[in-house]
Amino acid sequence: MHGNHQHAHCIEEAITTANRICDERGLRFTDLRRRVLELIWENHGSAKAYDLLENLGGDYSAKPPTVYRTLDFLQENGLVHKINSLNAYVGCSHPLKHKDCFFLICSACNEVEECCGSSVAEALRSMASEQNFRPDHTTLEIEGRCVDCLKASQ
Amino acid sequence: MHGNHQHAHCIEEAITTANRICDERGLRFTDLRRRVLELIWENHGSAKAYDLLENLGGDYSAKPPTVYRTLDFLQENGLVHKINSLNAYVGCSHPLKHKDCFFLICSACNEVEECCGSSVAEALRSMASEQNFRPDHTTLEIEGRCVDCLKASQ
DNA sequence: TCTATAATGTTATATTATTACATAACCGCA
DNA sequence: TGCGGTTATGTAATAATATAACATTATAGA
Ligand SMILES: [Zn+2]
Ligand SMILES: [Zn+2]
Ligand SMILES: [Zn+2]
Ligand SMILES: [Zn+2]
Repeated sequence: MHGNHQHAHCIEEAITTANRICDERGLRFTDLRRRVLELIWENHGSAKAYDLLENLGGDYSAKPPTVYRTLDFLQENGLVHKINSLNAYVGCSHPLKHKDCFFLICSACNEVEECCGSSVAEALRSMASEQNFRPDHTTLEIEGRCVDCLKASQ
Repeated sequence: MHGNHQHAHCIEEAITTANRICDERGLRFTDLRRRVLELIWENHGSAKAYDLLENLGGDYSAKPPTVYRTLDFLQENGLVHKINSLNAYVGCSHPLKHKDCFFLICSACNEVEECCGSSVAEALRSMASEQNFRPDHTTLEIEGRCVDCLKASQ
């Protein structure tokens, strides 16, 4: 992300995928929803609801419920995740193969990386089963420094 | 917790430990701080800041900064944790041996159990090192049903 | 076209948290 | 004991985040 990547691709792919998902599920990927998703994807950081609100200029004289409803829709359909420790929202990096995700949040560059599955999920599963706890939803957000920022600070 | 436990013990122990910790560290465990910690420990659920505020009746004509400052102090000293997914606060169940904790939150009875260490922490550590990410702080909050509520619903 | 439903607009308000500055309590020391 | 710096608390205002309730508009089918 830090590096030289063509971020327009990321946005475009996110929008295309969202469009396809909505089509498949008989949902409407409206202008507003597309626009909000684009704004969230403007970079690989997280977006705050009221910043989205501000940036929905032009045709959209948006007010809070507009944005929060749109965020709800996007979250319900796995296109966006809320980062509770930041009160902010990120685009889902792989809305199709979705399972046991967690987030690495760099406090230096503010990028958020969504990670999946693997041994962490397994450890969580077995911990829960030992405790006889039935998990419905897991919030796992790890704040620290990403590899690029660590390198840069050396 | 659900069961027949003498909850007064929990409160008392939490206060005693907090007192000791503050003593050892040259910190002042004031009336206000003690009172807020007691309120947080009134049960094994989580407490909202504005509920604490309301319940600080009597001598305390508390206003938001009073409570938030007190919560900050308690958090900084490991006596209380914030549950980000609930915007609420829980008493730390083991402020002395603190390391890699996470929370099991029952959506039926609202109790929050603080768990520690073990294989989950190990999995997180090795994941982070694979990703070359240096974690500073981890938010791990698992919402679901506790064993007692599962039994009760059968 | 008509109608039911889904989406968005609008106003108001609830909830959560912080800033900035004033006052009071406490502690070490003359 | 009284002084002076530091820490803690009080107070007023406001910022930041989120929802409730109801009105209007757009859409998809019959
Ligand atoms: Zn995702
Ligand atoms: Zn970074
Ligand atoms: Zn703890
Ligand atoms: Zn329970």
